[in-house]
Amino acid sequence: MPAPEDIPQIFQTTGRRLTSQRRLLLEVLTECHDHLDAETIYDLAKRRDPNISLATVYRTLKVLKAEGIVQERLLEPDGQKHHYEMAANAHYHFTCLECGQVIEFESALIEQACHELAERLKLDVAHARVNLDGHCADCTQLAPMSEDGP
Amino acid sequence: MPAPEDIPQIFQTTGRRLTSQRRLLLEVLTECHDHLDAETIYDLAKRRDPNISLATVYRTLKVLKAEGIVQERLLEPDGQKHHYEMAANAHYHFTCLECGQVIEFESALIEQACHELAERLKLDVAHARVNLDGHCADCTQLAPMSEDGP
DNA sequence: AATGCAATTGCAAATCATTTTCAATTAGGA
DNA sequence: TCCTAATTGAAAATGATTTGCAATTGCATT
Ligand SMILES: [Mn+2]
Ligand SMILES: [Mn+2]
Ligand SMILES: [Zn+2]
Ligand SMILES: [Zn+2]
Repeated sequence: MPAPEDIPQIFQTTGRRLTSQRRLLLEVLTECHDHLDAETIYDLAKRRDPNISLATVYRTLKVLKAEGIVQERLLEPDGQKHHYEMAANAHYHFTCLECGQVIEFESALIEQACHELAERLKLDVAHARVNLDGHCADCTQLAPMSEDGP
Repeated sequence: MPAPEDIPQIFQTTGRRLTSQRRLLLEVLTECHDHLDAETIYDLAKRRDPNISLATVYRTLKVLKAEGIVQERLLEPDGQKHHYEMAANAHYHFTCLECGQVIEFESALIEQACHELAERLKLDVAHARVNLDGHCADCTQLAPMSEDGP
C-alpha cells in the first residue's frame, strides 16, 4: 500500500512512464472511495480526458495492480466483472445477494487462518481472496432464512 | 451437500428432469475427485456420450450449483474459468502461483470469522468464497520471498 | 532546447469463457 | 400411450478483457 508520493518513484524504478492517462486514472481511483469496475473508471476518466480509451484503462489497471498500487476484487458471486480500489489496509468484503450492497470488514481471525495454514504446511500466503456472500441486515428481515430459525 | 441417493428427489421436487446427460455429468463429477473446469468436464463426458454439447454442460452445472449439488470455485487468481466439484464438507483452497497446485484445507478460524461478522452486523453469511494464493512448500524454497526473511 | 527511442496510446479487431436462440427431442405425470 | 413443458444440440451471440499495429509521447541523453 504505497503512499501517493511514492508512486512516481515506483514507476521510475520499474522503467514505467507516468503518462497523463495514468495520472488521471490514479486521480479517479483516489478520489472515488468505492469499488469501481473498469467501465465505470473509464466513464469517470473520460469526463476529464475524452480521448482516453477503455484499453488504456485495462492496461493501466493491470500495471497498477502489478505494482501493488490498486487491488482487484471479485465482489459479485457469479464473477463477471472485476472491481478495483486503491490498495489500503488489508480488508475483506461481504456482498448482499439481495441488494448488492458491499460491506468492508477487517478480520484478525482470517489473518490468523492464513498464518496457521502457512505455518502448518510450510508455505507462503501472499494474498487472501475472501468474499462473504449472504443477506445484509436490512434484507435479512424480509428474506426467508437459509437454515433453521428460532 | 446432498447424498447421491437424494439427487433424484431434489430434481423431482423442483420440477427438473433427470436426463441422461445430467446423470452422466453427475457421474463424471463424482468419479473424478478433482476441480474440473467446464471444458474438461465436457471432454470427459464426451467419451461416454459423444453427442453431449458444451452448452448442456454449462446449463447442467448451473442447475447443479443452484441445487447445492456442486460448488463453483475460482481457483486462479486472475479469474478466467471456473472450476467445479461435488459439494462436500466445507473447505477452502490455496493456489500456488508458481506451479498451480491447489491445496484444500479446512479452517475453524475462517468459520469463526464468518460467525463473528454475522453476529456483529446482524447479517446472514450464506457462503464464504475464500482462496489463498502464494507459494507452496516446494516452490517457496526456490522463489524469492515476498517480505523480510530470517 | 533538440534528439532518440522504447514505452505507451487509441482504435479496431480478436479472444475466450459463458450464455442464448430456436427448432427438435424427451422425461415423466396423467 | 399421450401430452406438454423441460431439455437438448448446434450455431450464433454476448460481454469482459486483451491484443495488433501504427502513431504518439515520456524521459534519459546529448
Ligand atoms: Mn474494499
Ligand atoms: Mn475443493
Ligand atoms: Zn441487502
Ligand atoms: Zn508450487
